[in-house]
Amino acid sequence: MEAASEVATRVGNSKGEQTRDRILDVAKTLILARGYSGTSLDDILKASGLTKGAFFYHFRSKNELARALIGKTWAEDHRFFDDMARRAREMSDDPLQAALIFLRLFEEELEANLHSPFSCLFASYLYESEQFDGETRQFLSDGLGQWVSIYESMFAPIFETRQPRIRVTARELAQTIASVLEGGFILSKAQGDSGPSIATARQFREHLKLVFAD
Amino acid sequence: MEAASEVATRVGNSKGEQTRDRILDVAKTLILARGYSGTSLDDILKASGLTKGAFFYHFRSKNELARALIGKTWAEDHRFFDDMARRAREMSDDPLQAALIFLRLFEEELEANLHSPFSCLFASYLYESEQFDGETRQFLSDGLGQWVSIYESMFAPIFETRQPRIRVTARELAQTIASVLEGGFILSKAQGDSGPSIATARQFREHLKLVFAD
DNA sequence: GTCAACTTCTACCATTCGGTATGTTTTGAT
DNA sequence: ATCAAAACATACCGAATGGTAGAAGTTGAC
Repeated sequence: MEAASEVATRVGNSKGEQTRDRILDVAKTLILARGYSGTSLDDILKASGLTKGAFFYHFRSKNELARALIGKTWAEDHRFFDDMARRAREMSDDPLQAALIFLRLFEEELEANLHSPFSCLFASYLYESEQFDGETRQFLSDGLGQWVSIYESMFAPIFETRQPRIRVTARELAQTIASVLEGGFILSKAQGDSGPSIATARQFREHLKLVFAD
Repeated sequence: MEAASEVATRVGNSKGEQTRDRILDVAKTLILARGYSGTSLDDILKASGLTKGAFFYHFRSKNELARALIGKTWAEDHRFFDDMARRAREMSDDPLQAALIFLRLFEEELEANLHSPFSCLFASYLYESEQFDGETRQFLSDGLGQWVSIYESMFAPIFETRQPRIRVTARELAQTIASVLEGGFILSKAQGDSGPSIATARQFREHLKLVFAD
């Protein structure tokens, strides 16, 4: 509410779009703490100070909210990733160094957001995937798959100039960093502390160094 | 039902205990696919061919079912782990080799259970933790924490005879393997394939080798 | 066979759920 | 100022939810 007015969002910043975003934001917070099925519409509306009329004006059903939310989250995370990857590439032309810098930037973000929920909406959805329609379920598979592919395209160039000390592919490295981050969130959630997320991310960075050490 | 009669369970194999276990088993399967809130009592009873009367005779509430289920799961997983760790230690006196063998045994289990759900009930609960009472929530924190400690005690002896090539503690290694497994489950769930779980587990084993390579 | 404890079923309840119908307010272009 | 579209509120609905009460069936010891 306070910062939203300053930001010149691309398309449509009308009153309606604002409350739609508000619903999505509130829903995300609640869902990450209570799960999708565990979050009722009344919960969302009570937390956002709205009513049923407002909700069903912006969303056809609760399931459509779920779809919109995972889509928005994916887009946001993607922008976040692209920005960091770009910054990393600007700092070094060497693919290995760029990847290491990227990982370091990621750690810094984890360290900065000490109070964040440390959650992944994809993981949240996947652990109750039968709640969603086919379209959303497909998006879950594709979305995480694309994440792995994105990491893969970050690691692949390294193999052109160096050879790993162990038998490993760029895709396997990509799967591992994705797993490490997902798992780190879970450990941090359990412990109520960002420590595990940071420690495991750093651990993977060291792993990457070891794999491609001279 | 078929195998249960052969197994001489420790305490109480009366009719009541059997249906209680049945409820727990059915509930676990459903919860891992639909989430806790997304699984109604009627779902569980329909799938197990029982009725409300039977359920509330064995459990005081749905929340108590959740508590009993996570407790039972923890005990089962713990036995599973202990058995594999013991087998690994029998194969080698060297702590590093024993750990590597353990990890390999784990991979073999993943490869064998190609059709299993690849899920962790702890992770499932944690992504809707607000649904549970304080006692269960505490168990979630402690349970995962203990897992990390168990892995830590497996890695700690390695440090007595070798020194790592990177700056890392036994606890950090423990957190990393826990994260890798948790994250691997999520990737496998998304992809509907055990591949990621296996690949990332193998990756950690290679990591351990690299860290303590001569 | 009897009886008491154990185990399960049936019928019901209050509340909450997602969703609808319709009314009221707000907005912005003219 | 006017008016239509956009945005939101109110009141309600049928179904599903977790849970309760008490009857009915089962079991095994005596």
